[in-house]
Amino acid sequence: MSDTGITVRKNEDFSEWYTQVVLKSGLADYAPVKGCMIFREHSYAIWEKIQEIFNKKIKETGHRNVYFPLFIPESFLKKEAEHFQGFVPQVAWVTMGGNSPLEEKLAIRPTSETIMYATYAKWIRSWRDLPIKLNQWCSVVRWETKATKLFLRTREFLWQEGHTAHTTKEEADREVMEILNAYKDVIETYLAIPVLVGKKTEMEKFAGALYTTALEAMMPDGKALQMGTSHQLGQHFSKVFDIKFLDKDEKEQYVWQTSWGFTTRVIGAVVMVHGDDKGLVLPPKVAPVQVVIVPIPYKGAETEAIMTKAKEILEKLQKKDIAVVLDDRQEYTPGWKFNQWELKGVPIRIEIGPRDLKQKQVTLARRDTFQKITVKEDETADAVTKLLEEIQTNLFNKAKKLLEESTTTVKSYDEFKKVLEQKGGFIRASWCADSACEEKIKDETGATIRTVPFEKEKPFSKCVHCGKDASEVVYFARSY
RNA sequence: GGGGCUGUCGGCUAGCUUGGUCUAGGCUAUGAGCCUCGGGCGCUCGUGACCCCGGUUCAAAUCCGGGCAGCCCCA
Repeated sequence: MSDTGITVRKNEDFSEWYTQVVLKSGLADYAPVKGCMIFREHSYAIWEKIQEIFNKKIKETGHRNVYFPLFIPESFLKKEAEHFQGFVPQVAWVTMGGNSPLEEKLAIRPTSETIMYATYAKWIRSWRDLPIKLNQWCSVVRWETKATKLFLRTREFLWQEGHTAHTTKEEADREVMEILNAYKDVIETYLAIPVLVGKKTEMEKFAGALYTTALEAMMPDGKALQMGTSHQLGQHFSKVFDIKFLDKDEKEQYVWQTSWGFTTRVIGAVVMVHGDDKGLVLPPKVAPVQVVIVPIPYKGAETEAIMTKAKEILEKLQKKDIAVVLDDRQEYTPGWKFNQWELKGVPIRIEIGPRDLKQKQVTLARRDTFQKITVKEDETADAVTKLLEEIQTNLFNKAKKLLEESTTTVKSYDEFKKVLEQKGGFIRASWCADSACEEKIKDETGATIRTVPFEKEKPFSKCVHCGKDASEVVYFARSY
């Protein structure tokens, strides 16, 4: 066993395991700049898959992609007080241009609400100009001081941010939900990670929003990870940026806005949720390589026959739009290749050796269970298609089980603390809806309210912290 | 926000306490060749490092200061 592989177990040293998988599978690397990372080919290819999926969805519902500048004048950022307050501790500033100081310093965007909305004000005159539904794929910078964690906490990361403007609150509400549902589908159907959906509390909402909705996933170490947010901004920004329109009754009104985003963090979630002691395990629907063919060559003539067979299978699968690679490198032994492709998380490996050749079959090995099966050569394509679906489903079900098993209902604060210490995960509890109570819990335990489910449940105890009457059932957790 | 630790060939490490033997050993990787290879096969010959800047000293991988970067713990 060489150092090329993962040297720790996922359930023994999770943190080290994560770092090794990310580095050794070729997803990412540290950059020479503190807090920054390099998205290598493997992770960028996954990101491109995600982009493809999400672009298709939002374009179908009338959104369009744009690109706004990286720099935001300080005065813009300051306009919405709560927004500015929320972001200013993490903003990186440009103060010099060449050798001369700038008259007004420029923020490197931590998010683009302000610069986009200043422009929306210019573009919107009448109800006929609405809705505006734009999205951009870009990077943003938030000057983190805490330790870097690849994909999860870096100063610069990639994301998409959508920004819409509507004539009514109801329309904006619908937009918020439409996007939230699109996110849920991308994350559950494609990334195979089940999520809890709901609203954020006042304390946890986006700085400047009326309310925030979000998706929360559970990692195997018991910490929650936010997978995306969709905000109803109300008229907070339209009032300060003066985004007005004349409605059908010729009355001047402020627009209702939404913004929403998800980041490359979701790739970190895929690593943590699905990975195992051998490395990455990628859901077939976002795997840049879905199938790898490894020929098992022997002597002279037979080797050639095997290679011919491998190429035939390659073409067959390509015709079915399966992302397939033939690993015909002669410098490496089959065993070495098995390990390398497993490290990279490829869902299916096809082995073709003398035995297979003789019996007109191929051997399929699945990444999620390590199970090997043989299928008739001419049934390969169908078998692969079916197996890819099975793997996708299996990964989701396993993750779903993890989510369910790591959710605990508690009725007292003692129980709350005990569960948090010993098990982690989501803690379902009744709460009085008072922010002061929420804050105390955070100070005392480090846990925050991750989500207030849309479907209100009846409180089943007094408030878990203060003992007063509870009004909501919410999910707490420590989070990334 | 507070505390602790670390940095040596591409990767992992030995050496550091007590400065000189250390232009430095091992594993792995990597290049060339041999090897017919169903789970990181083996053999031969090569390649390759003391994070950066400064200080102490006759002498620094080793001691001191700063920088850069990373890790862990607590809140």
